[in-house]
Amino acid sequence: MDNKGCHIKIKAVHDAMDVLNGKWKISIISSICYYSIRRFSDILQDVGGISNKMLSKELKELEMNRLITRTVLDTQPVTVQYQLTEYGRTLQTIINNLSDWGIEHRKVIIGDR
Amino acid sequence: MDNKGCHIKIKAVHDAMDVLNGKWKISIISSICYYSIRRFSDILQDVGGISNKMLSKELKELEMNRLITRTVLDTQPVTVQYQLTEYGRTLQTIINNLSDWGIEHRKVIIGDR
DNA sequence: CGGCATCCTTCTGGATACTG
DNA sequence: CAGTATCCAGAAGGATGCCG
Repeated sequence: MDNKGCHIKIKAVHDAMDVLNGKWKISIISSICYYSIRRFSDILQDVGGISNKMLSKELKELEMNRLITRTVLDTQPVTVQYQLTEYGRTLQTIINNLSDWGIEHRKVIIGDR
Repeated sequence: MDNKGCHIKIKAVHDAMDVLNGKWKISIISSICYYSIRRFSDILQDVGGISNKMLSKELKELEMNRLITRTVLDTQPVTVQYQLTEYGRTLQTIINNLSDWGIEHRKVIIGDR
């Protein structure tokens, strides 16, 4: 690949990571992605270790970037559902790749010991 | 997908992100990935905004995770080259996907304005 | 050139309590 | 249930200088 092509691609990766930054964002997306529709407290469970404050903040950012939608159901008490937008679903390939890689990576780590 | 399958995949994504955490790690990998072989100061340029302290630290972590190798050439002054290991190259698919997504994402952002 | 050491500021994010 | 508010410790990370 020529020099210019490299830089364009590196920049593109950087652009992608701008949206997906943060310790938890990709895990959150994968939770919503795999369940298709997911509630706040469920995501809190799925993504082990995250605090409600952080989850709230990161969900808000994902919503602002139009990767997910937030739906409030008029129940008592309130229920809130999160789903990927059509745009958010364009991330599915990446999520699947990461998941596959994570599974292999775990084998490597265990094999190391 | 059943409940258990979801959790395994979400966990796997989390495992992958454990290695790829940090604001810069994926950009650094993509720089080395696209150039095949790359020097410290070059990566510093490729990844806009990173400080040498951070780059040094993150490279060390990537090396510890056996994703890259560090080679010191006996020149004056010293030259150091970084390359992906065979294992690191298993990330190429993900990098390419992120790059493609980043290019599309940029179009979306620009289209928004 | 490729770092490491130091200082210092900003940001991250946990714990806890509270609200509609 | 799904957050918000506050407090606060610790980590992240920039700037600068030094070194082989």
